[in-house]
Amino acid sequence: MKTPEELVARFRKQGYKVTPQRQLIFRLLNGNTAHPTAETLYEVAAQQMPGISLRTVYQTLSELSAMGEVQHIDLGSGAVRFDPNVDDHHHLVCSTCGVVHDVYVNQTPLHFEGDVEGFAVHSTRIVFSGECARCAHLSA
Amino acid sequence: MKTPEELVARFRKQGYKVTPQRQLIFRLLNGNTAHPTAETLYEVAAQQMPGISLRTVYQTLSELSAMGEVQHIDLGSGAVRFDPNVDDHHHLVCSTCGVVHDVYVNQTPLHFEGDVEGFAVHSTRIVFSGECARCAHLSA
DNA sequence: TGATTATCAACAAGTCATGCTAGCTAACAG
DNA sequence: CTGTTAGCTAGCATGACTTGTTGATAATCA
Repeated sequence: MKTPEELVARFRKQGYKVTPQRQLIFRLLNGNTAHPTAETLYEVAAQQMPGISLRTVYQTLSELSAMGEVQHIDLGSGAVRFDPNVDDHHHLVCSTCGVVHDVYVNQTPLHFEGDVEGFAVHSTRIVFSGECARCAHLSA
Repeated sequence: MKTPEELVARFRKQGYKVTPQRQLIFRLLNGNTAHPTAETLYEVAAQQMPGISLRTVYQTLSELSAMGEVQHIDLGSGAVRFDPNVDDHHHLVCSTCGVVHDVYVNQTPLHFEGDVEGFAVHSTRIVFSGECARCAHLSA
């Protein structure tokens, strides 16, 4: 994701207004590795800006996602998560605590076998599930 | 997935009753490569057994899923899909028509890099997205 | 300043999935 | 064959997540 300053410029250029709410969300996402949901991002935002609405958070996230500045990740765990890391990367999810980490896989493109002729692959998403070190330690 | 006959035996052994509704669902899933949602499976079932309820379809699919006879697949496209193929396989999804194919990847386990120490990977899910031959042909 | 757009609040809707009730029916054990 | 039990259906409700709408207010930016 671009820096908050770059996003401000980009929003202005596209005719979007640069409001304090949007700027707050830019800052909260910048360097954020927590893969927040709209809801959790809203909770943090509301602490810094009481009165901000969940609707606005959803709205701004949609805009950022449409602009390709954040990645939309659906891990099948209910809510969609947002990732400011838009590199070509994949995810590691702890089944116990739900924490999500970004990981990089070098073996791509992957080869596969199956009854599929002429399919043009545009993207590959890989999700590794398991137990993180912290959870393994706590349950031991 | 086991054959309908084997499932009947398994259900009986577990104290579940073998009803015509359940047997119908067993048959509809047997060898099914369409990755149906509960809803689409219900539609087909209702043609053969008018009066069957969507609730019963969901219920039976949950039972089969809990018994490990079908795989629960969430492609982030709304509804959960069910796959009677319980081998270690992955999915190829056409972004245009939504068709899902089973594929096998030989390069597993995959290696990844990232800021993750001591994570124990239990499973890997890979989803390839792109355009199937039919859609490529239609749009050309 | 003035036009446009964003925001907020409140409410609604939609999708997917599941829970609950009540009454009827059917499966299975003995 | 019969009683017990489980499953089925219909209908209604709930819950999570997300988006749409409306109308009033406020802020942005040219």
